[in-house]
Amino acid sequence: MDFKQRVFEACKRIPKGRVATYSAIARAIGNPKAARAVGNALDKNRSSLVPCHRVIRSDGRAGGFAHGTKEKIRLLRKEGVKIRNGKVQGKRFELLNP
DNA sequence: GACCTGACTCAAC
DNA sequence: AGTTGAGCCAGGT
Repeated sequence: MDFKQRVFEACKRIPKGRVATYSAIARAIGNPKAARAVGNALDKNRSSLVPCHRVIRSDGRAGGFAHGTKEKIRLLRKEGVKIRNGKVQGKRFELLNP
């Protein structure tokens, strides 16, 4: 399984209404320092088959997104995630190791 | 294999 | 509180 594949798998198991940080994803796939690579992997996927909009930065910001952070935030709010001033207020979902 | 890029993170100023 | 620099990683050139 490729690195990005693992990243996608991790993203897919984020429940609706929950968000995970890039670090959490990286940690879940076994590379705690690979947050950057995680973002890179999602970048290739972009508007594809995984809920990439549920992946956020460690500081609560949305980070980059194809349709802009605003749109991403809107989607998250629609799913029940509390967001304030462009930052996620609710608790973030912690992924577990595979 | 080296170099550059990028949806990242942390610590220091 | 916003900016800067250094660290890490996968992918593409």
